[in-house]
Amino acid sequence: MSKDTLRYYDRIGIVSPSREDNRYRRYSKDDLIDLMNIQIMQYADFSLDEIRGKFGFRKMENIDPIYCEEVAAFLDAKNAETRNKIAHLEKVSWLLDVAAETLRGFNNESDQRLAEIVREIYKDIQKKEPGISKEGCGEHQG
Amino acid sequence: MSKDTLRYYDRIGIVSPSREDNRYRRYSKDDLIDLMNIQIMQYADFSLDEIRGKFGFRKMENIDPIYCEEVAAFLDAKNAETRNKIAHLEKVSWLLDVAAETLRGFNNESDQRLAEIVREIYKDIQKKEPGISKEGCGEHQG
DNA sequence: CTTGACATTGGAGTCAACTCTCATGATATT
DNA sequence: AATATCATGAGAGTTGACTCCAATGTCAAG
Repeated sequence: MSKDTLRYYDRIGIVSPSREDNRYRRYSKDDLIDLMNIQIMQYADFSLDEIRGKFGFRKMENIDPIYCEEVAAFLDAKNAETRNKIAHLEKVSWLLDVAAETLRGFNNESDQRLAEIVREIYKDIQKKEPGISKEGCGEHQG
Repeated sequence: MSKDTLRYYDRIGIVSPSREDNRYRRYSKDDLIDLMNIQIMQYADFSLDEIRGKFGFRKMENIDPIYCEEVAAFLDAKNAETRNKIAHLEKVSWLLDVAAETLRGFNNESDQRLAEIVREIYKDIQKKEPGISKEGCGEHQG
């Protein structure tokens, strides 16, 4: 993580290390654990807002079963979302496969299949128009 | 698509319809086909830049086999990328599953598995950001 | 002729998660 | 002491794909 990122996290109150006498930041072991957890959460496509809002990972030691269930439900919701994205991307992969095939050797069969996929995808697109959900597809960095 | 989107596409030169005498935009059938193709491409996670750069879908009628192969190779690359994303998301789904399970009933077994997944994901993160030790932490192309 | 509903333009704002700049202050090395 | 390398905060810039705005132009209906 870059120093700019660390300063940014401090500024927005995600990881706020203690300061030495000279006001330099000093990251404790717990801070480092927080930072590692943040990396994992980001890998799992949580936004910094979600991370800040829903999780006090260090505080996980006081195991309040009600809070645990709340978080677990949140993870379940994220998981459902994740599976939707996977389904979406599998369609994309299928589309790209057939599109490339169609481009290479022109045979009617792949042409047909391409048209079919496009129709199917169009249905998906229409479905999504009412509820504006963003299609980030989980690139975390890079 | 909203009118703002259409104006935006016109401005950045992605779909530039002809104008009537009063300067109102008039979208031809071909323009509409372009717009539909753009929706498909966006579904497939192409950026507007890629769409503008690599594709002249209307021009697909003159079938230059060399150009076709070039585009097909591009699609293949995108497909590889897509499959990587799927693999990534499948790990995420796995993580979320076990994390929720661990949160719900505390048994050592799921606890162990969670730790294992986290280790595995950490390896992934390291792989993708190979400059974590001292310098050049800020390098990131995208 | 007025009213209202469209269209036009350039330009500014939005979002997330950084990333960079700048002037200044602290520490380390020679 | 001089120099080089760090740290600091405030604030502006970046990216992509829109989205909103004000001022103005065009057109059909009453």
